[in-house]
Amino acid sequence: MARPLTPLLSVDRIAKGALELVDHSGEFTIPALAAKLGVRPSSLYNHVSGRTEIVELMRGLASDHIRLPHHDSDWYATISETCRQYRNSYARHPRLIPLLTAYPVSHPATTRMYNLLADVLTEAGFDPAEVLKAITTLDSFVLGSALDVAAPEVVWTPGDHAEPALAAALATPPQGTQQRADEAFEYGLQIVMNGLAQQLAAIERSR
Amino acid sequence: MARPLTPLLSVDRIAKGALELVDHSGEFTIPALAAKLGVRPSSLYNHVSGRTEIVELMRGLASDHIRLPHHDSDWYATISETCRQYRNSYARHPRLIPLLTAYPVSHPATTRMYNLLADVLTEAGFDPAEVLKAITTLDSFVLGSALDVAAPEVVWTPGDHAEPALAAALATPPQGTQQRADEAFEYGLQIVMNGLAQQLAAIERSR
DNA sequence: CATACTAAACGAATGCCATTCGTTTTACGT
DNA sequence: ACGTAAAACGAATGGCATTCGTTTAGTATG
Repeated sequence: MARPLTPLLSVDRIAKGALELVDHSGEFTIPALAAKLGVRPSSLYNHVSGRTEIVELMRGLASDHIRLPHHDSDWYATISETCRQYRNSYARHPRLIPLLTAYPVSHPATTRMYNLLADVLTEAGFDPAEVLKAITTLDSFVLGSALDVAAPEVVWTPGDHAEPALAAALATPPQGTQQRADEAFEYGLQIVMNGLAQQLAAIERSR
Repeated sequence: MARPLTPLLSVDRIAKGALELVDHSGEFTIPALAAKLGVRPSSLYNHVSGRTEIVELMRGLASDHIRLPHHDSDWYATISETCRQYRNSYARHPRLIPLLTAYPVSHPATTRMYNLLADVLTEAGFDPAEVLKAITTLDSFVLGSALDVAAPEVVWTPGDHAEPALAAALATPPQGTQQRADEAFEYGLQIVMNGLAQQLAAIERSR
């Protein structure tokens, strides 16, 4: 087979096909992606440099859904919503997450988010020295929450040697993994935000 | 070569060798591990079932350092210390973390920890329905913090398009990755714990 | 309009990895 | 003393990512 009249592949088709593949099957191999696209593995290399680039393309697709809120005066709401957007962009593709945690990267979307968080936190009254740690706190929680969707650290079913307290906690109405994770995230976000608000109050009191 | 007088390998030697390999190089392949142990790849299979089991063995080694605190009356201190222990057991082996996030698992050490957290939170006054979400919050933050050691989501150096606020935050005294992550974790832990304390106060107020 | 160049598919080949199997020799239990 | 299991090895299998040379079809240049 030679060059077709209309190209079978494009960077965009590769990225979207890869993301669909990961979403549906969780696996991500070049042969599997090529098969899904109706093409031979080597053909992909005419459009992308390799597996790593495809992962980055998927990261970009996931980030595309992020709609950063406007930087208004309500720091609590702005930061909450930023975290929510960020976390949900990953939660939409749970099986992608393990691929993204494999190595560090600074994607434009995350840079934008960090700038927003830094602005809002500074304006809210946090000391510059604290802003970095506050951002890291939020980031850790968000990333951990994303992982919780993909791979709940504990299998949330009673069994093994669950003691009374844990057993009671597990006796809450059964739900889907996604919903459980969603609710836990909203709960935790409120906890973290309230902790930050308290910290801010302490800062203001000491001035 | 045949069976040697004294075995060259053992499950323990394999586990420790693998962890050293990961700690030093970040890579984890059977050939590399075999070379490090002075043995041929196929020999490993006389002691372990495969790569996956070795990863689980490393998880076990990392968990070994966890010293859960006594369940005393100070829920704040008990939970803080539990999180600290858990996070540090991973932070000691940053390059191991990506391997562990690849798939879910319930290790005895985590089960023990969840039981402790459930007991302490319940006794402190959280509703059973909330305990699960509170644990998930802590777990997400801890896991995210561990990942922050391995792969800081943002490369913490000014550049790109850092706006003033972010640039100012980054102008804090330069430190090693590890120390920066350690301090951020302690800061974040306090934020989260204070958030939980506030939540608990709200619960008690509503009774 | 012819010609050269590039794009985009393919197949074959390379090298790495995880794993399996059969073989060998040695240690250990009966 | 003897049989069985343990523990090393080497060879072989199959999967993967990637590279390269080949073919043909578009595209730009003169």
